[in-house]
Amino acid sequence: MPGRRKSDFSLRSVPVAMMPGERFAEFLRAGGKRLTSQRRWIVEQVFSHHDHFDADELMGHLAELISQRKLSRATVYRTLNELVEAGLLRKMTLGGRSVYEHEYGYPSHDHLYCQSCNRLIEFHSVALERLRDAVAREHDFQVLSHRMFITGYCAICRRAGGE
Amino acid sequence: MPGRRKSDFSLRSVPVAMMPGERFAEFLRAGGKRLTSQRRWIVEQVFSHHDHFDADELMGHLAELISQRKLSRATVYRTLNELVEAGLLRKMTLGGRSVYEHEYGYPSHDHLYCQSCNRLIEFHSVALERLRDAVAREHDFQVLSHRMFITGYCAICRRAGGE
DNA sequence: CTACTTGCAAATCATTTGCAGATGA
DNA sequence: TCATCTGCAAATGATTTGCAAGTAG
Repeated sequence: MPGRRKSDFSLRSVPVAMMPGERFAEFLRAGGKRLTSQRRWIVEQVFSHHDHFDADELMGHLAELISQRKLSRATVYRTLNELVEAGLLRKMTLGGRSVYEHEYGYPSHDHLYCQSCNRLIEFHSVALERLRDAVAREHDFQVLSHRMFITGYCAICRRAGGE
Repeated sequence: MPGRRKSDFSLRSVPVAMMPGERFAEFLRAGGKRLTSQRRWIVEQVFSHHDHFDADELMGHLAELISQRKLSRATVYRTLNELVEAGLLRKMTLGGRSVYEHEYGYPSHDHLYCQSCNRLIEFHSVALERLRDAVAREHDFQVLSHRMFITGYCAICRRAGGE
């Protein structure tokens, strides 16, 4: 049963019917938008590995194309927004800048943020989701999504001493 | 917010040794900073009632002083930062802008955010804190703080139909 | 063809900062 | 006194947008 809706939080891994690139192409087609090489380069880079990144880091990986003037800063920002609209990326704000991560094809999760090394560590907790729903029920609140963010020091930095 | 369980109710107010104003004066003194009338006006306005606000809303309340040029935009921003440093206010980011709320003299809590009316509803859950600590322990992570943010539709907007 | 896209540069927007005059301790 | 403030205006920095030229369908 492919093609799950994005409000499904219950699975450790999410089966997907299409690769991110196809899925994006579909999104564009549906909106009368075009599949350009710029958009293709960006999607390819973004989904080449799973981690958190901001616009600048992404542009760092695309530096070649940018310096050749085949891709511009503006287009990167525009495409990032489209990827979020398309449900392929999730955007969060961390220290003033926007940070993105894969949303499509990955299970939902929350984060531990190490204040020392700035690492984001993912975790998933069914109990947290249950708790969220219980709180929402108590307030007659209809949940669309949630975000749990725990700040502190990660195992590595703790061992590295101090702080 | 009446009508809650005892366990929650007992945490609704936190006894403090000083009023926010005194506490801020203390903070300033300790840092060799001065208690000016501008800082006094801002603290007084900020703690005159408990709610969430951003820099612009605050300046709306201080419009009189600002138009008389006894207080400037820059000073409001500078003082807001000092209040956060002093531990009197907590800052969060919501839709690109900074939103503040009382931290001193107020129990810790998390938020339900209504996407329709933009209201922030506070809640406190001991179970959430326990869960947070359990997750952290599992990752050998030292917790400093956390933030849980649930997005959706509040009771009022749900009743009012649709979006 | 031609409507959607792009690169470029200029524009935003909230927030910050440099400076010279003002002021609290 | 005099180091710390303040208002002002200009500077930031990330992100967005207007526009004329480029290009997918």
